[in-house]
Amino acid sequence: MPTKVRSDEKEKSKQRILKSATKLFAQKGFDGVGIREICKDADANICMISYFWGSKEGLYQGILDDLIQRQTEYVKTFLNLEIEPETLSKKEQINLLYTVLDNAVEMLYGGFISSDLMKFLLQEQQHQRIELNSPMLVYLRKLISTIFDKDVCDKDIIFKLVFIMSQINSPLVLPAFSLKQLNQKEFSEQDKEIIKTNVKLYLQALLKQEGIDV
Amino acid sequence: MPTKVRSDEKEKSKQRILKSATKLFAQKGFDGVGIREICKDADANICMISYFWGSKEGLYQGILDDLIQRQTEYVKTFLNLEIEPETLSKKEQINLLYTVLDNAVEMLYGGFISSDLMKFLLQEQQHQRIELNSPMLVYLRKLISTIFDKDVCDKDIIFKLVFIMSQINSPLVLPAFSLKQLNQKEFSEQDKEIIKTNVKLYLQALLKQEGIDV
DNA sequence: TGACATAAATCAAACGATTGTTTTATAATT
DNA sequence: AATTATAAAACAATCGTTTGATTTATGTCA
Repeated sequence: MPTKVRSDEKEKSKQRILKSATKLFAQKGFDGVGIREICKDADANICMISYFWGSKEGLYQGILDDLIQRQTEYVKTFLNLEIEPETLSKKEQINLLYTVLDNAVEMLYGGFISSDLMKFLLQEQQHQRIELNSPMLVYLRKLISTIFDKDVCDKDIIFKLVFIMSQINSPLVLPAFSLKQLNQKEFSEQDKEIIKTNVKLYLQALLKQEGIDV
Repeated sequence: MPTKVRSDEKEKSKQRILKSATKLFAQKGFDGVGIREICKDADANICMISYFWGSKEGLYQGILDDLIQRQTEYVKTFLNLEIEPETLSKKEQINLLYTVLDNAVEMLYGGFISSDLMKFLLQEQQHQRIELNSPMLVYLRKLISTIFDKDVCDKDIIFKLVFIMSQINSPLVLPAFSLKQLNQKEFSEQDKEIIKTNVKLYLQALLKQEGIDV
């Protein structure tokens, strides 16, 4: 049976490794960091990765699992994705869309999911090692297709989803254009508001173009 | 003195390696591909990389040099970045902005620069191994700051630049949301038009918000 | 309570495989 | 014959992983 004090220490060092790994993976990519560097940063022995997760690939999965859990938790707390968009009025649908997107910004920039974690995830998605089909994204797609009265697989809907999500992700994905240029280490409350306002501006333009009242 | 026939063969195999390397770097990242894999794909011996570029890092620079050259060439042919935005009327400034952005789309999706190359570049920029300060981007920033009558280092200008560029890049950077979902291998003429139209829609919304006439 | 046994957590060292690079030898063109 | 392009093999360094030994906290029995 595991002891109490040592078990706490174990958990702490496990979290330290997760944190260091996420940071370094985000900075240099999965293949760009060795486990020695990770463990040095986390002040742990290299064997701990095998001990905890079996392998470096396992650590990778561990990080992903952590993200999925956090996101699920966030959605459960702040959103209700059970609502069928079709049962709402157009105005309600649009307000719901604003709410979901506001929450997406909050999730990414509000500290609920670390920037490192999100950067890592978007990177990995680009390498097609993983597929990003989070419940929130799936719901967004359905919601947008309902509002614009088109099929979810319609080219227009997919592009709209890409354009909208890119506006939310881009300050995170293109740090050379944003954080670095802004001479900041992280995003502020003010930055969050800029992103939220911008998404709304873009959405309103979209709606107006399609002749949908707001 | 170098012979003629063999020299041609040499150049061909050099180009084959560049092409394979670009493709694989874009797919798996710089550290995710070994030179053996690259040379196998390019049907060349591994020593050729040292022979041509000195090292794997040198090959990387070779690819970057290739990009810079292509972009410079494109800009020279299709754009005139010598025009001082301040000397133009507001309407001319805005039309110029549309032209530059249309050309950016054309450059990225029109085959002038391969998608692989651009994906690789955006990736590397994220890893902060390189800085993306192309003449076109620098000019865009100046143009936007002139139109919105703000300093180029203003937070608003930087965010606007990020939001605009992300709309152009995003279908390339988030393939899981676009190409794959569209069941396409590459982007069509129609896709280009969608992207161009979308950028214009967004810009018009931006201008209207700031009370600038169009 | 104090000595011992047990199991878990951590360490340093070494493993074979793979990395980028270099060397040496061969083939081909002028 | 001379030079250049290609091939195969070997190089040291680093990779992720495993091993065996050591430290540490807890439970048990005298």
